[in-house]
Amino acid sequence: MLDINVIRESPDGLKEGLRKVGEDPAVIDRVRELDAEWRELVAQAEEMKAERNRQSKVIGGMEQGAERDDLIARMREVGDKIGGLDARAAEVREQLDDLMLRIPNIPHEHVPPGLEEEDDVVVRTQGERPAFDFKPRPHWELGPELGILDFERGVKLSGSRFYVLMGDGSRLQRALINWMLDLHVAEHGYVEASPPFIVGGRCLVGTGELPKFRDNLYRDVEDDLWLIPTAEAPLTNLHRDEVLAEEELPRHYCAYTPCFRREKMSAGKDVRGIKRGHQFDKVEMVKYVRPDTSEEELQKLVANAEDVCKRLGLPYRVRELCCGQMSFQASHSYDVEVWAAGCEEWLEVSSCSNCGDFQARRANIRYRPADGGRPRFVHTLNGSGVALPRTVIAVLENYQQADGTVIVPEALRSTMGGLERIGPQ
RNA sequence: GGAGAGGUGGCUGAGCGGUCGAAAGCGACGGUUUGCUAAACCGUUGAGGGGCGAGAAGCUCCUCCGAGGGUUCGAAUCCCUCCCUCUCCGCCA
Repeated sequence: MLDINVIRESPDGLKEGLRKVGEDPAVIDRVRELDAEWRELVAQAEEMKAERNRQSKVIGGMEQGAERDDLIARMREVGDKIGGLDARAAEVREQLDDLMLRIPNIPHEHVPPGLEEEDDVVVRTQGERPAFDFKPRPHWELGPELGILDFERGVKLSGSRFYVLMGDGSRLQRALINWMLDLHVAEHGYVEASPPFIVGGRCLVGTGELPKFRDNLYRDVEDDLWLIPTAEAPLTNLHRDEVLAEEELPRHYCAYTPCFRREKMSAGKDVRGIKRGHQFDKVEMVKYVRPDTSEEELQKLVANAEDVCKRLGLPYRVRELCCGQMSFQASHSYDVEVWAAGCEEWLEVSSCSNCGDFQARRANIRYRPADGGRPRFVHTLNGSGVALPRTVIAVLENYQQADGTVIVPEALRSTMGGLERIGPQ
């Protein structure tokens, strides 16, 4: 959420920011109108409340009688008027809040301009693509042949875009999860969490999925709970409505969770294989930091995601997203993409974002400066560390052998009980 | 799911429908004292919002005692609904 004070005082910069991300800057003017209307109503109501409070005290000290009855009657009228003003103010406020919650974050000054994917900047490419003396095959052929990936039965159980990992395929994914968590905890300084996979709507408003992207979410209507589309939701809401001490910052969390997405908006995209399912596993990293450190922390976050790829021996590249490609809540983002030799694509396995105070405002996450003073909003960051199915794809496709078996990357072997090769199940 | 108890400021914990944004204690912060610590004493110490204002100064007003409604001139205090916590019972991985 943007700062209403900035909208009031210097809206032009924000409009320019919205233009950069391809959003209509007119919303700012609409917000200003509603805000002015709201303030007017509040001012009127408060004036009358002050009067009522004063007179109520007078009434308390009065003798019974006509004069007192008179004053009470007058205050009853004032009360009715206040009721009307409050109701109108609440209405306007609701519109204002809803509008505010639908305005995306403003890009950080360093973000490359542009709206299209081509405008992203590839900042580095690391690792060698594997060499093959045969034509490497995509995972949607390798997996079923090895008996570690079952599309038909996934569809039978839950419909399209669901699949079942079997045997060593399942084990590979589980090993990746454990190994990544251990890496982030032992080497990168994160605290591991196991949060709920279903959360209240407030959480999703906090991170930015609601109200704008509700169509992409699964929801339990009975209890009004939502399946998380990413662990960013529970992890970023851990400290919602809290005031942290400055000494407690930065706080770094990581968690493994499944993620649930209806993918209504990306129907038809990435349909082959397990690139884009309605449910996928992910290890996520989330940081709460002091505002002046968030850009620096973003670089470290990206480095943590890269480290996963490096240690797995997967060639990857880092792209700095242009203004128009960043997600709703981000002010500065980098994607990490691994090369998958079979489908011959760069697959996004991580998206690391500095959200600035955008989520902190929504979720009311603050810290108290060490020198005292008023609580201030923290900055939040999140990044995949990393997404599982696409990492599984890259491992299968890049480590495949001519005979259709798959070599297990060395980093994972101890986690997989010493297994060196995935063969037919 | 059933029965009971309860939700008040960073914490503990008082609070007759008006003088309560809220006693008291603890903690924290500042100061006095002190060779250093400790103790003692004094003081300060919630959040959000509106208006005036160049102003994270100052002044002023409004709101907030789990959430939302209601009664009333006036609600932390009365009524209703919901949520949560604790204890007991039931059920269960």
